[in-house]
Amino acid sequence: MSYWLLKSEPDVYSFDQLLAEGETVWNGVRNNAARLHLRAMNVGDEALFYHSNIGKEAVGLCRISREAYPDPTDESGQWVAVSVQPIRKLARPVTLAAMKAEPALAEFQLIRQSRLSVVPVRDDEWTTILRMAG
DNA sequence: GCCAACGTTGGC
DNA sequence: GCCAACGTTGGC
Repeated sequence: MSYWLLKSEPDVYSFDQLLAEGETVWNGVRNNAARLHLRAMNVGDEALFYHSNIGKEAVGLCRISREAYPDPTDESGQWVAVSVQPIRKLARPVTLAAMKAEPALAEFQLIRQSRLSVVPVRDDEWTTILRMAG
């Protein structure tokens, strides 16, 4: 099983909306590195739901419920989407500032490459972040 | 194939 | 609102 982090601007789509809906299509990714990550996802993989721009914190956990398929919002057929379901909110959100201050996350790609919207999370990084979330 | 110009993302 | 990082486009 692999771990990931998915970014969303909460005024566009928030974790609360995902909790309310039960499942969503993670579409609109138009970056090649992010596409490779989407393609590498398996059903059952877990992901942190991160609020970018507003909040700048990981707020919840979700699960990949359907592996990569053609993005319904992409007419060219080149881009892919996955489906995700919520698992639970984090007891305490983990802010970007807190992650930057954590030595164990020095190599975390969220920090290293801030523009990437789909980020792989190593096992040890996952453990660290969940511990920070209480 | 190189590189300047430009657009987008996202933190500050 | 600004800027850094990065990706893409297009002229040569």
